[in-house]
Amino acid sequence: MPELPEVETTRRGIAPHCEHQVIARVIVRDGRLRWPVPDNLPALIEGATITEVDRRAKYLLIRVSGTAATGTLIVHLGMSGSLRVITDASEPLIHDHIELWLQNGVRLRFNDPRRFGCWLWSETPDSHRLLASLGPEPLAPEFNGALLYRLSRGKQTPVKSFIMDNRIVVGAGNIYANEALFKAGIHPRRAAGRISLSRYHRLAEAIKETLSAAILMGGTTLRDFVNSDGKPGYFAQSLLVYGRGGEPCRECGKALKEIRMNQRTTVYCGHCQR
DNA sequence: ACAGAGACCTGCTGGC
DNA sequence: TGCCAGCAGGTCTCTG
Repeated sequence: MPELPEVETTRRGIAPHCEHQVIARVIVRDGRLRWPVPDNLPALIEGATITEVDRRAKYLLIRVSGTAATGTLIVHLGMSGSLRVITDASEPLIHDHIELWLQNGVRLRFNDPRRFGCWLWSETPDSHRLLASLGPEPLAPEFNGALLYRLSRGKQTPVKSFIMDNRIVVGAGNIYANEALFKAGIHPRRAAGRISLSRYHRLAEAIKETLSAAILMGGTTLRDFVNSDGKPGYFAQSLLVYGRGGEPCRECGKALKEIRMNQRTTVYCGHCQR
């Protein structure tokens, strides 16, 4: 379930429990994630202090400062990962791959059935290959319609692929790309280079609105999630098109269409989106 | 340089 | 009831 709002919700949930805490113990039960978890990770960060939990795109950046090393844990939740705060001593379950035990008794527990996530270590994260060429954050002022317009000139690629490209803007995952295109009234297959500036203004606003609304709703489930367990479904009720193929468009009532683009389910209204 | 497909994994659902 | 194909919120990497 990790799209950008989920990752931000996770960041806000774990930060107060981890920041300024000493890492007492690191347990890697299964380090076979998207890339292998570094073997020396426990040696590097045990005894060190977590100074801050940041986010860039869908990466959580856990800043660590210690005598052995000072650097950043680059954590991605992949398709199925979750990071939870455990305050009791409950036994780990299947797919609980990594745990950080903090000196305040809290355990940070990483679960990821599909193992598409990652835990990497970098002392120079700004220039790390995963982070170096990312586009702007969608909620930052520098992301706007003018930017989309400028970067899209001459591009034949469908606008949905264009806004899901992390070099253009980060955080527009499949769900939110579908939602934002519907809100902006733009057909997902339209060539990115053939969309006007004013329509890109609408699209940029739609991306910002959709993501910030979801972050707000994620915030409401923060408590559940901290106490473990945390399964939302919270934003699902307000989805306009995603998961609603064949059902009536909330604007015009015509049946929503469902197609595959780049192996991803794409839902749109053939009447409202041009 | 670009666009699209393949790859990485496990778990769940729906159709036969 | 049981089995299997197909699909799932991501994104790097390869191919043409």
